[in-house]
Amino acid sequence: MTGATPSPGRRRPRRHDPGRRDRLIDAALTVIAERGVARTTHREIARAADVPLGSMTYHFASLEEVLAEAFTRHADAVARVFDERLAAAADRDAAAEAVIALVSDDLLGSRRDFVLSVELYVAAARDPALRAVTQAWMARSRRALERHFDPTTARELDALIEGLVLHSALSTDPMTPEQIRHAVHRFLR
Amino acid sequence: MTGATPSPGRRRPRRHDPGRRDRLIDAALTVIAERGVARTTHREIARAADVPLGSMTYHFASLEEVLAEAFTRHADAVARVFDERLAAAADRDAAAEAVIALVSDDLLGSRRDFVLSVELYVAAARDPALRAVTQAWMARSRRALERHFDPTTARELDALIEGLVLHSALSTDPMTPEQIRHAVHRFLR
DNA sequence: TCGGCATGTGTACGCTTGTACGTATGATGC
DNA sequence: GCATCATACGTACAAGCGTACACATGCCGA
Repeated sequence: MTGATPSPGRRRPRRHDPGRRDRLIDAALTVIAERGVARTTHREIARAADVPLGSMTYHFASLEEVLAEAFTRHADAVARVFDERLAAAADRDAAAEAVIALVSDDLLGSRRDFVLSVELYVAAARDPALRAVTQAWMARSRRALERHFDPTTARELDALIEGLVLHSALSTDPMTPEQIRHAVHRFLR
Repeated sequence: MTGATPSPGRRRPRRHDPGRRDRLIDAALTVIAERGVARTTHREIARAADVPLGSMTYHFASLEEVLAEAFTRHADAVARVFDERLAAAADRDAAAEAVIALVSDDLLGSRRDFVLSVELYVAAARDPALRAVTQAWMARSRRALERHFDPTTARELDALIEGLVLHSALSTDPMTPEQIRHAVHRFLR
């Protein structure tokens, strides 16, 4: 109907491309981290993945679908690291150190992950599907903590971690690993 | 140049309107809370304030300026409540109770304030001007806590509060005031 | 009283957006 | 070989955007 004029202009070399959908989701995460959900568009994602615009509507029914899949992937990736680090801890003391390392290295170390997380919280506050993603993520973190701490402690510690990361990331002077350690040990003492 | 055709259509009754700028900023906060920064537009704000579109460009140089002023106002309002409640506390125990009440009533009680805060964090992660607003707000909260607690405790407690509010607000089962009290007292014990 | 000018209003413009869709292509089963 | 069809591509379109700006209005100082 609206059709297309064949146009002999520049041809793209890439045709067969399995896994393109996956790369588009990763590209979406990159765009969200760099420009924010507000400025994340089909065109921007396509550009980041070096793929034509038409590819977006072929692989995803809507922009919302792309965002949902991207945030799900982000939450899974962060939760997996959390799981692994805590699973490797032999006892409660080691678990406390794992938490400290997690906050210092992974959470505070990656601006990208921090931005993606906060973007997810905002989106989750408004979209029930994304709220479910966030809740599943938090539940998984708590379960990981419950390997070493009782449920109440796990929940409170999880919240403390969140607050430490958030305040530190937005602060003029970020917390040092020693300050993180102090706060965690004070809470667990 | 682009001009306007006079058009005798519907006239608005409202002309002289001091304080309109203020109302626009409040309307902006309402729109941000309801639809998110991503969907906050000149037209949407104007509609919320029942004011013509042209009024936006008269009072503000750009949409960014509106957002910055709106977030500044939000942060000030929340910080003021924080200040007042803590200033009214006579001793350390009363201060702890004030914190618990703050979290339970004000922070967890108002979905609007929660959403606005998270939206600000996202915006602050990308815009230096808004980061300054956020940092001033956090500094003020900390100073309020330092009326009753040493600086390290104040900083850590501030982070704990943030984490409790965030996790609770996004959770399927929000924390009860008793659970908040438990967490705060555990930390301050 | 009255004129100047700050304030308020309506609309046009250029641009970007999400999405739809006709066409091209090449991997795969026969 | 070759027909089929999932996949890939390019482009059109309506809607909505931020912003600019010509014109209207009425407050206030002289």
